[in-house]
Amino acid sequence: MKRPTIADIAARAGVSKGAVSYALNGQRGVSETTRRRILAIAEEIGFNPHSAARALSGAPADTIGLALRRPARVLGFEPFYMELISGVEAELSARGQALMLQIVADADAEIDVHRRWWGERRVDGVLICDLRVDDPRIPVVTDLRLPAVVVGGPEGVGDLPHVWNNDAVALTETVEYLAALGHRRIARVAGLPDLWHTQVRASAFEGACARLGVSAALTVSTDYSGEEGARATRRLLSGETRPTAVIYDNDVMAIAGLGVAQEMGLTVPGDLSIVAFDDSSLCRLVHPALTALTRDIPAYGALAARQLLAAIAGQPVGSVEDTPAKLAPRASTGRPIAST
Amino acid sequence: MKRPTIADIAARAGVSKGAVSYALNGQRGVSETTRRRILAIAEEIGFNPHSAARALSGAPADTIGLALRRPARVLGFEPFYMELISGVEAELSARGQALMLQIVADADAEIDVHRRWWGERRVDGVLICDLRVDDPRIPVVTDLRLPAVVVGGPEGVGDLPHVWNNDAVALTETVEYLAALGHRRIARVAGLPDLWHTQVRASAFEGACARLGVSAALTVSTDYSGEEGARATRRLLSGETRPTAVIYDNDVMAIAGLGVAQEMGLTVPGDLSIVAFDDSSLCRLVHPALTALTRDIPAYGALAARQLLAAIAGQPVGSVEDTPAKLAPRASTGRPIAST
DNA sequence: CCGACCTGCTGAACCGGATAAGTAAAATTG
DNA sequence: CAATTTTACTTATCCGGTTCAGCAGGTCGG
Repeated sequence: MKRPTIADIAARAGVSKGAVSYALNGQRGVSETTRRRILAIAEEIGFNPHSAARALSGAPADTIGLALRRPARVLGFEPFYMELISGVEAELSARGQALMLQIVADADAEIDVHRRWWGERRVDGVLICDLRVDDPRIPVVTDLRLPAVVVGGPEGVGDLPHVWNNDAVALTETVEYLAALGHRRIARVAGLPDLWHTQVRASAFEGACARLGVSAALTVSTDYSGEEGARATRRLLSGETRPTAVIYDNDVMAIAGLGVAQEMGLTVPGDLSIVAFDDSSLCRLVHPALTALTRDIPAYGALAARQLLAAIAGQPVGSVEDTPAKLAPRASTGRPIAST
Repeated sequence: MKRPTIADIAARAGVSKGAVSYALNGQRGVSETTRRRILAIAEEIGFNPHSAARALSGAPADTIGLALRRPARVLGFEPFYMELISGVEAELSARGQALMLQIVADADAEIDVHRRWWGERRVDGVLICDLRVDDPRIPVVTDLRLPAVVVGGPEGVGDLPHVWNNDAVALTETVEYLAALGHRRIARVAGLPDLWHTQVRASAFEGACARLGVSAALTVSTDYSGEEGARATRRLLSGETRPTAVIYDNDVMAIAGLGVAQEMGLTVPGDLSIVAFDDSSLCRLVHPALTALTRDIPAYGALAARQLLAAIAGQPVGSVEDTPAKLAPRASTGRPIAST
């Protein structure tokens, strides 16, 4: 099946290529009668303009790029990304934009992808997720003048527009809540330490603990996988002064942690209170349901996509703060049983 | 920052555009010295060929398309897709191919996306997931001669190449195992009924149950979400003759079902045995760990991607059967406690 | 009744590569 | 050493759109 071109339409309508182009793009330069005739023919033969030909004449690619640097293994069970992507997609598909997704292995490949996308004009702009400390992507996209929106911040983003939520507020609220319940030994199972938001959460955690007289404020780093979440929990619960509450940096690790607690014969929340950062529906479905820091991740993705499209359109976009995660108390948190 | 073109390179090297093109593409027609000079300049100024210009001259888009028709809500916590995508990506990025992802709302939009991708030459081929009964995408991509590989089958795929696993074998094995443990009332919490693999699993389930004398073989349909999995479980466990074992069509629902059983005070596996189809790491991390039908989904995606790339390259590809899911018995299945 | 202006179109240039055809010089052959 | 082939290029064309300049023919004002 040969793809129809405007030349085919022009031939059938008995006009020039130029006239067809004007007609299809709603430009003036053709009479209403001719326009309708041309549109009818286009419809009939199922015409779609060749995106490359358009792009060659300076049209945008109508595509945005998202490069993720996480091992496949982790991506599979991290609901965060898929939720983010579906939010991004919802916004994009409503505006006829496409998403180019690339999963990369390391920082070099990540930068390479951005350079290539720019050079090949494959994307009009990019979303930058998983902002790291001294993130090399920031200077690269800045230099290239590739429109970009960082999902994260507000620090470490250079002059790039960004959308962020205030994890410090969320974590402080959580520590205050746990302290109010009577917890004095609180641990934190953190994600990758070179991510900005891990640092933000860490300092908020430490600050709040110090302020509230939480003595043992342990932090263990992980790669967000359930396995490491389980291992970290086992280590914490096997220590001399085991914590009475643990805050996990994602829901997958929290669920794994719950499994470990049950396996070790501890009651939740009696012996151990559990809080998850991010709240996929699994948190509500396990037993006991997990107290979690809820945020609307698809909405977050949609917001980022909107900002990026605005930036691509040349509108001024700056820093946008999404609503911070809210603590949703459920059955996994309670007063610690007096002991020690 | 202006994007460099071959004309820029040609000017700096003092040769024609044609010579540059030959040099960059490793074609004969330039001396080794000139080639090296040109390549050095290209490297220095960070040249990347404009993908649109290439595509216009008949080059492939080096992109494959994947349109998913699932509500954002479901995609978020279905590890299956993200695992599949990361497997696809692993294969693609190793070969310099990109992935175009689109999430669509309904069947019309789905077909529209394929038509548009084809018309706009945005993709060289597509993967078709979630094969439905009388799937309208099959005739469309066949008519368009758009290279496609169906992830599913082997029935209902028309003449399209496809990769599939034999879910019937996996489900039969599971029912046999449960029957051998002594279960006589087995229920199944199924996924979307218009998906082909749901039908395949259903008839395998019914066949095996009939053959093995499993009397009550109830099936409840869901949308794969944890919520519906939990509701279905509640209904099943509240019925007059409650099942002693439930097979879930995905792991998310199985975990939700485990939560419901615990909430209702039933012991697992004493009062209720649970089997999950698909085995994300959560199955191993909840307590008790879930018996699951394991398959390597990233490998499945990679296989599909390889087949699609072969089809695009014009190689003959037909039907490929991936290894069926294997039953991994864990702590959630056991002999039923005698009762009734 | 003539020039100015608008309408509705055509023709051609252009975007940035790939590539076929042409050409001059160098290398090989008989 | 002339004839032929090969090498190393250049020039021109093409892909399928967009867009600008041009150009008839009609309308209007003075």
